[in-house]
Amino acid sequence: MIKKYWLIKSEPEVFSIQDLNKSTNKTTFWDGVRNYQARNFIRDEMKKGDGVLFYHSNTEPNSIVGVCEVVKEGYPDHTQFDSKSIHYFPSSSPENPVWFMVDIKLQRIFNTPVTLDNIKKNSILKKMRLIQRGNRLSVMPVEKEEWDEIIKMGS
DNA sequence: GCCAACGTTGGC
DNA sequence: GCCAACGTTGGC
Repeated sequence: MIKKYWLIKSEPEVFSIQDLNKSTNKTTFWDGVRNYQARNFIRDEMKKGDGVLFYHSNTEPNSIVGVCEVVKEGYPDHTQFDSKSIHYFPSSSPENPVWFMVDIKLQRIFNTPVTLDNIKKNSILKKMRLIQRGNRLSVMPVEKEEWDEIIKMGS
């Protein structure tokens, strides 16, 4: 099984890497993804042991702030069944769930966050989906070369 | 706070 | 099944 690489976005106001660092076992379930393309990655392709870059969006500066690992593979996101949750999705049911999540565990926080600016300036990274025009995916695949480069920049 | 880009919804 | 309207994302 070849290890795959991913990038997930979070607004630090909502859930930051520091929040993850404070979570039990530095692990959390990644709930609230409500986009079908992202759902398919989560449900079908993210595997235990895969690497995950943690990106802070809508902040200053936007940057990749650390590295996580998938510790539990796709399973139904329980918040879709909760009528009190902002992620409630009434047409879904436990028998036939629409939305999925994985569990991720923090591995390390970068000494040097890799800023969006620096990503855009790096020719190795110019094909990253993160910087493609109009990109709004909150979960996306990352190529191995890109992963290696970002780890280098972040350490 | 603005607004471009894009996904989703719903009327027809 | 088309497409206009609408809501959301996310950089700036």
